[in-house]
Amino acid sequence: MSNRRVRVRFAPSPTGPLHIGGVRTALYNYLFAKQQGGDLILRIEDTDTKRFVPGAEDYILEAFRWLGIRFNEGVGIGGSHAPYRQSERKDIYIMYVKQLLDAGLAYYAFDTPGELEAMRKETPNFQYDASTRGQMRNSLTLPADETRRLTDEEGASYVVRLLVEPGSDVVVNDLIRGEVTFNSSTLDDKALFKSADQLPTYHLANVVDDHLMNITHVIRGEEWLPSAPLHVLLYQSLGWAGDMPRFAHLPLLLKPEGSGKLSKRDADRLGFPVFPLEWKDPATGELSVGYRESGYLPEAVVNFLALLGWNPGDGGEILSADDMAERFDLSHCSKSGARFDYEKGKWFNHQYISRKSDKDLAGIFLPMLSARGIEAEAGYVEKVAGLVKERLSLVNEFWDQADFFFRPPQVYEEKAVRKRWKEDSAATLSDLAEETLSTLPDAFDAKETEEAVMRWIEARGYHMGNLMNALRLALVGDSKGPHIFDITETLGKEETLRRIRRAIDQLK
RNA sequence: GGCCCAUUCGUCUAUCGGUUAGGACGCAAGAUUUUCAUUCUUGAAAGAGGGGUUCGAUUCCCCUAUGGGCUACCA
Repeated sequence: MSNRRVRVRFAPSPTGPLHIGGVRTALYNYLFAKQQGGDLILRIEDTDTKRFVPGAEDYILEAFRWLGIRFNEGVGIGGSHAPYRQSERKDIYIMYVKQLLDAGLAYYAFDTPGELEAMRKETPNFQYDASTRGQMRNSLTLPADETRRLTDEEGASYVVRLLVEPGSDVVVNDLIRGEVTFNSSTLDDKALFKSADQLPTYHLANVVDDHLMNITHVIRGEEWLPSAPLHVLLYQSLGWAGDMPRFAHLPLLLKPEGSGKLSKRDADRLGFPVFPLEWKDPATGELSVGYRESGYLPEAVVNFLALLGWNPGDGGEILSADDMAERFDLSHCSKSGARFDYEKGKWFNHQYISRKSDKDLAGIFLPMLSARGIEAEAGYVEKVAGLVKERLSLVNEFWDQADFFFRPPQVYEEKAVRKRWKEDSAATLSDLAEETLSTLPDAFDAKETEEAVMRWIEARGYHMGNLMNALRLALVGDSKGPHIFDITETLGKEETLRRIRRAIDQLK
């Protein structure tokens, strides 16, 4: 098993939008595969017909496309181990259920849900296991012909359970946690095959598929650790113990405050997304916000998420997927749950926006502008992007920070006016426009303009701060924005003069 | 209740027996700036508690406490 090509999988259930915790699990699988030069497989675990949500699978595919997490095989891609949707693999599971039954390692159980519920109510700590299976209705307690009658009858209703032998230690060797030992007496005879929809449960399907798909490492959330010994037992029962995959159980993502794991409700309450993409619930019509729509860059989301539970150990924080894959190490993943810190996520995004090229940013801003009915030149937007990018945490803040580059001030902010518009502002600005700005060359170069204006202010003896602040107010409408002469250059001579005259006119 | 996992600044974390316990986010102060941000500098801030093992424990072991997960014919 040591020389097998590394193959890992991410296996979501199409029960709704992909949760950010799931994204992180997928990401760790991706980084690990990338580092090992192995394969990443996308398998859809749709064995719960009751919880199936239409559209969820497409959502998952699109989310990974946006995030840049690429799969080598699976749903939406294809591959030599198809089908990758568990609902399309029924016959395979049935074959292995039969194998277990024939070997006496599993048995039929005919107890109805009602009977089981009653047992759980009556018996404290009831568990379907060696201590109780003798009192239940199953192929172990019923005569053979009765069992045959029940399984062969029309519309037969039964589950198949794994026969767990009590009294032995089951060791799960975990790449993150080391050896975790469970006593088989504490395990129950888990249902492997459901009567309700004639499909296997997660436990059986997962083991069968991982084996058949040659999975070498199972990297999944910590919520699976308690059922890991059951999976080990299944590998043994199916005769696959020799090439059982290695396990790695990742710590969970916790609420930013309070207790419990991160949920959609926290997101709503605290005002941040827990889904990569916006999602509209097809049943209720309820809309959930996504990172993409909130103004995040996928690289930032990936970077931030990766560092929640893992770090390269050298203090490096801003890391590309390649950087991370190069240094990724499961044994250096933390063992405890990580609280989700949205503020830090925003900081990551800010870093990524600042480092992105003006051209790439313009590509993002252009559609945002046209959504507002503004058709700007790409070169112009690029220039603006360069001036404002360090001021953004989210790309959605662009309009807020740069609207004045695309239209004259709609209002002159009252607070700014009170503070920045002095008695003589109209007069001095008028002088500035007529005596200096209008005499400058049309190129209106920022540096030249600045020098000319400085000389002129000195010669005239005006108060620089007052004049500059008033000028900013005239151009921007508020006390904000980049360096003032970068603004004048970008707006151009004509527009700059127009705005000055307009402000004088409106503010007196 | 049972089983399992975990526990270093408010948060994410480094440390793999010997450190003034380091970094980052956030926070505070200062600097820069003609605005607001950015940026830069500085600062406050941590080994859950108790036992061991050891010359020496944040680090190894045990107990307790606390937090988390699982306990379905859901994944």
